[in-house]
Amino acid sequence: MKRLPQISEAEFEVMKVVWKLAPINTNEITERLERSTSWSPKTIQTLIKRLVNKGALAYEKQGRVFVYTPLVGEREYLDQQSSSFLDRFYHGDLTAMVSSFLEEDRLSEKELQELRDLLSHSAKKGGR
Amino acid sequence: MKRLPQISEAEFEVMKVVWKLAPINTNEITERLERSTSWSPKTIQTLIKRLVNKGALAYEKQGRVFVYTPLVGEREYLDQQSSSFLDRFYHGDLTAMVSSFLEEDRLSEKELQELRDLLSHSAKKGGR
DNA sequence: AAATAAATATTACAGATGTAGGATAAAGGA
DNA sequence: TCCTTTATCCTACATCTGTAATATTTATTT
Repeated sequence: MKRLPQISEAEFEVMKVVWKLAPINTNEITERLERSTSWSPKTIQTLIKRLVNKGALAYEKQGRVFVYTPLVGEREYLDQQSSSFLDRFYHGDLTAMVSSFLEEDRLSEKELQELRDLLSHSAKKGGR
Repeated sequence: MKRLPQISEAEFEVMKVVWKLAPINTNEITERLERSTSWSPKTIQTLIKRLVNKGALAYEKQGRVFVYTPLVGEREYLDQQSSSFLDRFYHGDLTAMVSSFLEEDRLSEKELQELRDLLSHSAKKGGR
């Protein structure tokens, strides 16, 4: 399994846009992020550049414009972050995390039920 | 709810020692961390100092020595980190995280069973 | 009280991150 | 072809982190 690049929090916002809309160019990314953040286009440009340097994004020139695609999969990244979070705070044990949430009454009855359903339906493989 | 100070990864290692052993002095913290890390005592001292500056630790002089206690609760910190992780990656939804783990077959049959038990036993309050 | 030993405090420095501004290159229009 | 526009590249700078080294203070032992 390849080593994923280190993606900062601000950079992650850029990645989310690219994951959703790739192939996408600088202006489109900028436009999107200006809606959801208060960053200047310059800042966004810097973040994109850093992601390219880090190997998280690839680009292709189209005339004067650069069009980006992700080199790091969203799923892959999410999984890696989840593992690292669980390792750091719950000895890598998801059950411990859920248990902790239960103890603290941080789950509504509705969520509890959702979880139960989820787990019972996953009897064992069998997809569809 | 008060704002918790920002605690870095290395600082977190120090916090874990203090949470477990407080009240505890510099030498004891250092001794502990030298077992589990490869940091020099100077480095550990710096981390402790920063935690004091950030308001994560309090100290009391005992002769020439400082004895530390946490100002941030372990539980409190863990909860805050969990929330912030879930918000960032799963729209704040623990169920979504569990669901994601299921889809990716990241849970053993044993873990699945543990989770089911956990959830069924938590019928509603009742602790004892 | 002076010297010594042991703690704490101050300083250092590189890399990552947030947050841009200014410089440059290249595409398109006059 | 030359100028203008606009996209990309380089530079900047403060703060946070990792990782210490050096300096200063203070307790303890002669």
